[in-house]
Amino acid sequence: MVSFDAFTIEDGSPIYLQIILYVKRCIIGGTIADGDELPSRRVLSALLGVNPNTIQKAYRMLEEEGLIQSHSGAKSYVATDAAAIARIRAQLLENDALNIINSMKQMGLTREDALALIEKYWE
Amino acid sequence: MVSFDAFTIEDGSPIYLQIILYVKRCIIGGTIADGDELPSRRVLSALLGVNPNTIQKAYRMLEEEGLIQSHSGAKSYVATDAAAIARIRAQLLENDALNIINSMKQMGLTREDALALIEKYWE
DNA sequence: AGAACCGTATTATTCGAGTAATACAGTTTA
DNA sequence: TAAACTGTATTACTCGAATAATACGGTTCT
Repeated sequence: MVSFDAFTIEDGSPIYLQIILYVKRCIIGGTIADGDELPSRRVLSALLGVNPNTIQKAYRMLEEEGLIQSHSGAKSYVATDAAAIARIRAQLLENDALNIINSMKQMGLTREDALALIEKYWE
Repeated sequence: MVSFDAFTIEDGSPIYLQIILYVKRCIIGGTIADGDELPSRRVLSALLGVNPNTIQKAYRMLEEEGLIQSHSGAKSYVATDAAAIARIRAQLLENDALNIINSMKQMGLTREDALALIEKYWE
Protein backbone atom coordinates (compact mmCIF):
# COMPACT_ATOMS: atom_id res chain seq x y z
CA MET A 1 0.00 0.00 0.00
CA VAL A 2 1.35 3.39 -1.02
CA SER A 3 1.95 5.54 2.06
CA PHE A 4 1.35 9.28 2.26
CA ASP A 5 2.87 9.61 5.73
CA ALA A 6 5.76 11.67 4.38
CA PHE A 7 3.43 13.98 2.47
CA THR A 8 2.42 17.39 3.76
CA ILE A 9 0.42 20.07 1.96
CA GLU A 10 2.33 23.29 1.24
CA ASP A 11 0.78 26.40 -0.15
CA GLY A 12 1.91 28.12 -3.28
CA SER A 13 0.83 25.48 -5.76
CA PRO A 14 -2.40 23.50 -6.28
CA ILE A 15 -2.81 20.48 -4.01
CA TYR A 16 -3.45 18.06 -6.88
CA LEU A 17 -0.11 19.05 -8.43
CA GLN A 18 1.67 18.50 -5.12
CA ILE A 19 0.20 15.01 -4.91
CA ILE A 20 1.27 14.20 -8.46
CA LEU A 21 4.80 15.44 -7.76
CA TYR A 22 5.00 13.45 -4.53
CA VAL A 23 3.96 10.22 -6.23
CA LYS A 24 6.42 10.76 -9.08
CA ARG A 25 9.30 11.44 -6.73
CA CYS A 26 8.49 8.37 -4.67
CA ILE A 27 8.40 6.26 -7.83
CA ILE A 28 11.83 7.59 -8.79
CA GLY A 29 13.17 7.07 -5.29
CA GLY A 30 11.81 3.53 -5.07
CA THR A 31 9.47 4.21 -2.15
CA ILE A 32 6.60 3.41 -4.51
CA ALA A 33 6.97 0.34 -6.73
CA ASP A 34 5.11 -1.14 -9.67
CA GLY A 35 1.97 -2.99 -8.56
CA ASP A 36 1.59 -1.15 -5.25
CA GLU A 37 -1.96 -0.54 -4.13
CA LEU A 38 -3.07 3.08 -3.83
CA PRO A 39 -5.34 4.34 -1.06
CA SER A 40 -8.86 4.96 -2.34
CA ARG A 41 -10.00 8.50 -3.21
CA ARG A 42 -12.20 8.66 -0.13
CA VAL A 43 -9.57 7.32 2.27
CA LEU A 44 -6.79 9.59 1.05
CA SER A 45 -9.04 12.66 1.04
CA ALA A 46 -9.92 11.96 4.68
CA LEU A 47 -6.26 11.37 5.53
CA LEU A 48 -5.07 14.63 3.98
CA GLY A 49 -8.12 16.64 4.97
CA VAL A 50 -8.99 17.65 1.44
CA ASN A 51 -11.93 17.04 -0.86
CA PRO A 52 -12.30 13.68 -2.67
CA ASN A 53 -12.51 15.57 -5.97
CA THR A 54 -9.02 16.95 -5.42
CA ILE A 55 -7.65 13.42 -5.07
CA GLN A 56 -9.63 12.27 -8.07
CA LYS A 57 -8.08 15.04 -10.15
CA ALA A 58 -4.56 13.99 -9.14
CA TYR A 59 -5.21 10.27 -9.73
CA ARG A 60 -6.85 10.99 -13.07
CA MET A 61 -3.86 12.94 -14.33
CA LEU A 62 -1.44 10.29 -13.07
CA GLU A 63 -3.47 7.72 -15.00
CA GLU A 64 -3.37 9.88 -18.13
CA GLU A 65 0.43 9.87 -17.80
CA GLY A 66 0.36 6.07 -17.61
CA LEU A 67 1.71 5.85 -14.06
CA ILE A 68 -1.29 4.35 -12.28
CA GLN A 69 -4.22 2.20 -13.31
CA SER A 70 -7.86 2.47 -12.26
CA HIS A 71 -10.89 0.28 -13.00
CA SER A 72 -14.40 1.33 -12.09
CA GLY A 73 -15.37 -0.26 -8.80
CA ALA A 74 -11.99 -1.85 -8.17
CA LYS A 75 -8.91 -0.63 -6.34
CA SER A 76 -6.24 1.49 -8.04
CA TYR A 77 -2.68 0.34 -8.50
CA VAL A 78 0.67 1.77 -9.52
CA ALA A 79 1.59 0.69 -13.05
CA THR A 80 5.10 1.65 -14.08
CA ASP A 81 7.85 0.15 -16.18
CA ALA A 82 11.54 0.95 -16.44
CA ALA A 83 10.96 3.23 -19.42
CA ALA A 84 8.33 5.31 -17.63
CA ILE A 85 10.51 5.63 -14.55
CA ALA A 86 13.51 6.71 -16.59
CA ARG A 87 11.37 9.25 -18.43
CA ILE A 88 9.95 11.02 -15.37
CA ARG A 89 13.28 10.71 -13.55
CA ALA A 90 15.01 12.68 -16.28
CA GLN A 91 12.18 15.19 -16.37
CA LEU A 92 12.09 15.88 -12.64
CA LEU A 93 15.82 15.87 -11.92
CA GLU A 94 16.62 18.14 -14.83
CA ASN A 95 13.79 20.46 -13.89
CA ASP A 96 14.85 20.67 -10.24
CA ALA A 97 18.50 21.13 -11.09
CA LEU A 98 17.87 23.87 -13.63
CA ASN A 99 15.54 25.69 -11.24
CA ILE A 100 17.99 25.81 -8.37
CA ILE A 101 20.87 26.71 -10.67
CA ASN A 102 18.90 29.56 -12.18
CA SER A 103 17.98 30.90 -8.75
CA MET A 104 21.52 30.75 -7.44
CA LYS A 105 23.03 32.31 -10.54
CA GLN A 106 20.52 35.14 -10.22
CA MET A 107 21.74 35.66 -6.67
CA GLY A 108 25.32 35.93 -7.81
CA LEU A 109 26.56 32.58 -6.49
CA THR A 110 29.42 30.78 -8.18
CA ARG A 111 29.28 27.06 -8.89
CA GLU A 112 31.48 26.49 -5.85
CA ASP A 113 29.19 28.59 -3.66
CA ALA A 114 26.24 26.51 -4.79
CA LEU A 115 27.97 23.20 -4.13
CA ALA A 116 29.10 24.38 -0.71
CA LEU A 117 25.55 25.43 0.13
CA ILE A 118 24.13 22.02 -0.77
CA GLU A 119 26.82 20.33 1.30
CA LYS A 120 26.16 22.60 4.25
CA TYR A 121 22.44 21.93 4.49
CA TRP A 122 22.57 18.21 3.62
CA GLU A 123 22.93 17.32 7.33
CA MET B 1 16.79 52.06 -13.60
CA VAL B 2 15.89 48.53 -12.48
CA SER B 3 15.67 46.25 -15.51
CA PHE B 4 13.16 43.44 -15.92
CA ASP B 5 14.73 42.13 -19.12
CA ALA B 6 15.79 38.91 -17.40
CA PHE B 7 12.33 38.35 -15.97
CA THR B 8 9.82 35.98 -17.52
CA ILE B 9 6.45 34.94 -16.16
CA GLU B 10 6.16 31.25 -15.28
CA ASP B 11 2.95 29.58 -14.29
CA GLY B 12 2.44 27.68 -11.10
CA SER B 13 2.66 30.58 -8.70
CA PRO B 14 1.02 34.04 -8.59
CA ILE B 15 2.69 36.67 -10.77
CA TYR B 16 3.08 39.18 -7.93
CA LEU B 17 5.05 36.59 -5.95
CA GLN B 18 7.30 35.92 -8.93
CA ILE B 19 8.03 39.64 -9.23
CA ILE B 20 8.83 39.92 -5.52
CA LEU B 21 11.16 36.91 -5.72
CA TYR B 22 12.89 38.30 -8.80
CA VAL B 23 13.56 41.65 -7.16
CA LYS B 24 14.85 40.02 -3.98
CA ARG B 25 17.20 37.75 -5.90
CA CYS B 26 18.51 40.64 -7.93
CA ILE B 27 19.13 42.63 -4.75
CA ILE B 28 21.08 39.71 -3.31
CA GLY B 29 22.99 39.22 -6.54
CA GLY B 30 23.82 42.91 -6.85
CA THR B 31 21.96 43.46 -10.12
CA ILE B 32 19.68 45.81 -8.22
CA ALA B 33 21.34 48.32 -5.88
CA ASP B 34 20.20 50.73 -3.21
CA GLY B 35 18.79 53.93 -4.72
CA ASP B 36 17.95 52.42 -8.11
CA GLU B 37 14.85 53.81 -9.78
CA LEU B 38 12.00 51.36 -10.37
CA PRO B 39 9.83 51.38 -13.49
CA SER B 40 6.41 52.85 -12.80
CA ARG B 41 3.43 50.54 -12.22
CA ARG B 42 1.97 51.44 -15.59
CA VAL B 43 5.20 51.01 -17.53
CA LEU B 44 6.08 47.66 -15.98
CA SER B 45 2.55 46.32 -16.41
CA ALA B 46 2.72 47.18 -20.12
CA LEU B 47 6.19 45.65 -20.39
CA LEU B 48 5.17 42.36 -18.78
CA GLY B 49 1.70 42.28 -20.29
CA VAL B 50 -0.08 42.09 -16.95
CA ASN B 51 -2.51 44.34 -15.11
CA PRO B 52 -1.23 47.45 -13.27
CA ASN B 53 -2.90 46.16 -10.10
CA THR B 54 -0.69 43.07 -10.17
CA ILE B 55 2.42 45.27 -10.20
CA GLN B 56 0.97 47.47 -7.49
CA LYS B 57 0.43 44.41 -5.29
CA ALA B 58 4.05 43.32 -5.73
CA TYR B 59 5.46 46.81 -5.12
CA ARG B 60 3.25 47.30 -2.08
CA MET B 61 4.45 44.09 -0.46
CA LEU B 62 8.08 44.94 -1.25
CA GLU B 63 7.53 48.29 0.45
CA GLU B 64 5.97 46.60 3.49
CA GLU B 65 9.15 44.52 3.75
CA GLY B 66 11.20 47.71 3.66
CA LEU B 67 12.95 46.96 0.37
CA ILE B 68 11.56 49.75 -1.79
CA GLN B 69 10.18 53.21 -1.15
CA SER B 70 7.17 54.92 -2.75
CA HIS B 71 5.80 58.44 -2.39
CA SER B 72 2.47 59.46 -3.83
CA GLY B 73 2.99 61.09 -7.19
CA ALA B 74 6.74 60.57 -7.25
CA LYS B 75 8.86 57.78 -8.65
CA SER B 76 9.65 54.64 -6.63
CA TYR B 77 13.14 53.68 -5.60
CA VAL B 78 14.97 50.70 -4.13
CA ALA B 79 15.81 51.31 -0.48
CA THR B 80 18.01 48.64 1.06
CA ASP B 81 20.77 48.51 3.62
CA ALA B 82 23.33 45.84 4.44
CA ALA B 83 21.17 44.40 7.21
CA ALA B 84 18.13 43.99 4.97
CA ILE B 85 20.21 42.37 2.24
CA ALA B 86 21.79 39.95 4.69
CA ARG B 87 18.37 39.07 6.09
CA ILE B 88 16.69 38.20 2.79
CA ARG B 89 19.86 36.56 1.51
CA ALA B 90 19.81 34.09 4.38
CA GLN B 91 16.10 33.53 3.94
CA LEU B 92 16.19 32.82 0.23
CA LEU B 93 19.37 30.76 0.09
CA GLU B 94 18.39 28.53 2.99
CA ASN B 95 14.90 28.13 1.56
CA ASP B 96 16.17 27.20 -1.90
CA ALA B 97 18.80 24.83 -0.56
CA LEU B 98 16.41 23.01 1.74
CA ASN B 99 13.83 22.68 -1.03
CA ILE B 100 16.18 21.09 -3.52
CA ILE B 101 17.72 18.84 -0.88
CA ASN B 102 14.33 17.62 0.22
CA SER B 103 13.31 16.86 -3.37
CA MET B 104 16.48 14.98 -4.16
CA LYS B 105 16.43 12.97 -0.96
CA GLN B 106 12.87 11.96 -1.76
CA MET B 107 14.07 10.73 -5.13
CA GLY B 108 16.72 8.58 -3.52
CA LEU B 109 19.76 10.64 -4.47
CA THR B 110 22.86 10.64 -2.31
CA ARG B 111 24.70 13.83 -1.47
CA GLU B 112 27.26 12.96 -4.12
CA ASP B 113 24.51 12.38 -6.73
CA ALA B 114 23.08 15.79 -5.94
CA LEU B 115 26.43 17.56 -6.19
CA ALA B 116 27.20 15.80 -9.46
CA LEU B 117 23.82 16.87 -10.85
CA ILE B 118 24.40 20.53 -10.01
CA GLU B 119 27.86 20.37 -11.60
CA LYS B 120 26.46 18.71 -14.71
CA TYR B 121 23.79 21.31 -15.45
CA TRP B 122 25.83 24.36 -14.42
CA GLU B 123 27.15 24.75 -18.00
C1' DA C 1 -27.19 -12.48 -2.09
C1' DG C 2 -26.09 -8.41 0.33
C1' DA C 3 -23.32 -5.17 2.69
C1' DA C 4 -19.36 -2.44 2.15
C1' DC C 5 -16.39 -0.95 -0.37
C1' DC C 6 -14.58 1.00 -5.01
C1' DG C 7 -14.16 4.52 -9.26
C1' DT C 8 -16.76 7.96 -11.66
C1' DA C 9 -19.81 11.83 -12.57
C1' DT C 10 -22.69 15.90 -11.71
C1' DT C 11 -24.07 20.44 -9.96
C1' DA C 12 -23.58 24.39 -6.92
C1' DT C 13 -20.74 27.27 -4.08
C1' DT C 14 -16.70 29.71 -2.00
C1' DC C 15 -12.37 32.02 -2.49
C1' DG C 16 -8.29 34.19 -4.28
C1' DA C 17 -5.57 35.66 -8.45
C1' DG C 18 -5.72 38.49 -12.06
C1' DT C 19 -8.23 41.62 -15.29
C1' DA C 20 -10.60 45.88 -16.55
C1' DA C 21 -11.96 50.54 -16.35
C1' DT C 22 -11.80 54.43 -13.91
C1' DA C 23 -10.86 58.31 -10.72
C1' DC C 24 -8.16 61.48 -7.75
C1' DA C 25 -4.33 63.88 -5.80
C1' DG C 26 0.68 64.73 -5.76
C1' DT C 27 5.18 65.42 -8.52
C1' DT C 28 7.92 66.52 -12.33
C1' DT C 29 9.21 69.00 -16.22
C1' DA C 30 8.95 71.66 -20.30
C1' DT D 1 1.39 77.48 -15.13
C1' DA D 2 -0.09 73.43 -17.53
C1' DA D 3 0.64 69.09 -19.47
C1' DA D 4 2.33 64.66 -18.50
C1' DC D 5 3.59 61.87 -15.66
C1' DT D 6 3.46 59.49 -10.78
C1' DG D 7 1.27 56.53 -6.73
C1' DT D 8 -3.09 55.18 -4.78
C1' DA D 9 -7.86 53.67 -4.49
C1' DT D 10 -12.32 51.73 -5.83
C1' DT D 11 -15.70 48.69 -7.97
C1' DA D 12 -17.06 44.92 -10.96
C1' DC D 13 -15.76 41.02 -13.49
C1' DT D 14 -13.60 36.41 -15.16
C1' DC D 15 -11.44 32.15 -14.12
C1' DG D 16 -9.51 28.19 -11.89
C1' DA D 17 -8.72 25.71 -7.41
C1' DA D 18 -10.99 23.61 -3.98
C1' DT D 19 -15.17 22.51 -1.31
C1' DA D 20 -19.64 20.30 -0.61
C1' DA D 21 -23.29 17.16 -1.24
C1' DT D 22 -24.87 13.73 -3.83
C1' DA D 23 -25.74 9.85 -7.09
C1' DC D 24 -24.84 5.68 -10.04
C1' DG D 25 -22.88 1.40 -11.27
C1' DG D 26 -19.06 -2.05 -10.67
C1' DT D 27 -16.10 -5.02 -7.44
C1' DT D 28 -14.96 -7.51 -3.29
C1' DC D 29 -15.82 -10.28 0.58
C1' DT D 30 -18.41 -12.50 4.11
